[in-house]
Amino acid sequence: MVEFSSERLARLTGMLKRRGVILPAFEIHGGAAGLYDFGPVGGRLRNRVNQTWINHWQSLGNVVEISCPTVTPYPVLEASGHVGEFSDFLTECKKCGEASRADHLIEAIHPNAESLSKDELGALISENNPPCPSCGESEWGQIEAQNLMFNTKIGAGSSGRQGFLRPETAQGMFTSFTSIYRHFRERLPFGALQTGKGYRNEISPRQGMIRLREFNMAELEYFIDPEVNTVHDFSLWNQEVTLIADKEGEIVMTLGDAVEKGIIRHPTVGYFMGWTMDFLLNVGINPAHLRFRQHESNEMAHYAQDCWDAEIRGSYGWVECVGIAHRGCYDLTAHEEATGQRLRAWRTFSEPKVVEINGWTTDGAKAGPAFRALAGQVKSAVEELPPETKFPFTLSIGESAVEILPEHVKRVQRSENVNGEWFVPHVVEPAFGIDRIIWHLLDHSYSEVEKSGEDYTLLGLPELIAPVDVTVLPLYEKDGMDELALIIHRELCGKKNVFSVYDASGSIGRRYARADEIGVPWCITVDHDSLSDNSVTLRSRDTGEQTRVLINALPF
RNA sequence: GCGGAUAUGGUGAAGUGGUUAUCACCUGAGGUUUCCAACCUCAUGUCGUGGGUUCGAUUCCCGCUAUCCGCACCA
Repeated sequence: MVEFSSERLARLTGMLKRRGVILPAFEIHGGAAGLYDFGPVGGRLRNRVNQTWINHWQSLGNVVEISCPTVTPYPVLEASGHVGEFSDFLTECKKCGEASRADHLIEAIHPNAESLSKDELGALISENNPPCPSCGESEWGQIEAQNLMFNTKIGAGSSGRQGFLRPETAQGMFTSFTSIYRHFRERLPFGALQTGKGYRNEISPRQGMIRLREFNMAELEYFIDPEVNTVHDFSLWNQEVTLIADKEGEIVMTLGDAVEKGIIRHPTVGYFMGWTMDFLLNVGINPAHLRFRQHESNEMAHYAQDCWDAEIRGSYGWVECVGIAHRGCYDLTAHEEATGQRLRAWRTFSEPKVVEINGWTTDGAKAGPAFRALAGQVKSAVEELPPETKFPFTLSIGESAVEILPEHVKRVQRSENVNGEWFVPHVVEPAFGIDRIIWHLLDHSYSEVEKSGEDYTLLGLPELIAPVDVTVLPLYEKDGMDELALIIHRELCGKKNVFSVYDASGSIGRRYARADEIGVPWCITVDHDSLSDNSVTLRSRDTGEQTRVLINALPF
């Protein structure tokens, strides 16, 4: 079992920097907090984890990949709620200068302080004078809004529109909903995913790759009909999982049981938790350091109905790396309301519904001239009247009373067949922080052992995501061994999905050690015999075992 | 954002108000070596950044940036 410690963490980050996996960005200019580079080894690692994620979710069979801009106009994020929700309202204690979040100060006074506006917060604070958590005094300054999104301007000068760098990729899936809906021939359920950069202007980035200002996200928006009882196959996951449920606390059970008992409130959320677990284990997360935690109702993001985080334990403790949120109809409704565009799916009833329409409406030709500006309101009011209403009838509309005469109205009585209805699909969203996952799989894969009395480090990465698949090593760089090794190396590099590294410097043992340190699963060694019999040594990283293989029978 | 500490080759460390800043590992070249960080020779590469004090600053002072630790915050 890995023991996480700050000393091990220092050695691990040192190795990652030295070997070009992850490094602080722009370091020659002094660096920038919360920004990291993936180096010559990390670049491919990131790409492979990313691609593995895409492949994994596309294997659901009804999921497409899209790619949307990171630069996003203001109204999009206003509609989504980010402009409001991503602002923290801060106020400073006049005595000690400590900045506190205004909503936290009045948490005890107001049950839902987070939802309050700046003015409401200000009023409550001056009424109640909450004490400063740091010095105990109760004198507060102005409340300032601090937005966690990066501002930008789309277009130059005064004609530029305000925009933001996106704080999540999800909004692109919602704003493209109709196109995706058409792609799937207007049949639910379906999903759209994208991977890409997201940006949050963190007040204080900490803990290396854990909190970044620019980060790799991978999100799936899966659209479902809330009235269909989806049946998922939970027999895929027989193993018990650690769950920290909102009410029950820490429990250990299978995902299927948790869904059945209603602890996981929607089966698709549970199913995606399983799918998420498969992905995490495939890329090298240690299941002993994985758990799912349900958000308490009061910590749920503004859009969510139920939310489970996959948390991974590593050198920084338990860290949320995936959020699986049931967002309900929140997002599509929000964009619908902001734009007036229909973002809905059509649900055909199993049998057409016969709707009896029995009541009154206005006769436009008479009622229009009679009521003028009020005609519209009169019409709606009349249509609400029961069929037995007698006219003349006095309606009160706003302040005024209006007399409706028989000539103003028409009787309506008919039956209509309704074949279906438009509804706003619900969304289940698995959202992954790719950088956090990469950090943890490195953290879990990194092991320090002793080999012949020396410290030896090894990265036990799964072959699926190893940044280098194989290194080719001439035993000595002479007698043609180097030429043969180069030929093999180039041929391997030309193969689909294979990346080989040629390494000829240092003793063979040193080169094996170098390969192990960055988790290369296989080494091919060209020796004197190779020159005559076309065979090479294939060495496994994990077992150290060597087998003799013909060059044209190499498993790559 | 606040408080404290820190910043020396790629990595980890030592050191100094005085002119060629030290060591180990790493890296590169050559030699040696018939498969797990061996050895020999040689070589490359450093005082975060801007300003101040000073005849002279890597060293002292100040600002900035970054890192670490606490507070706060957090998907």
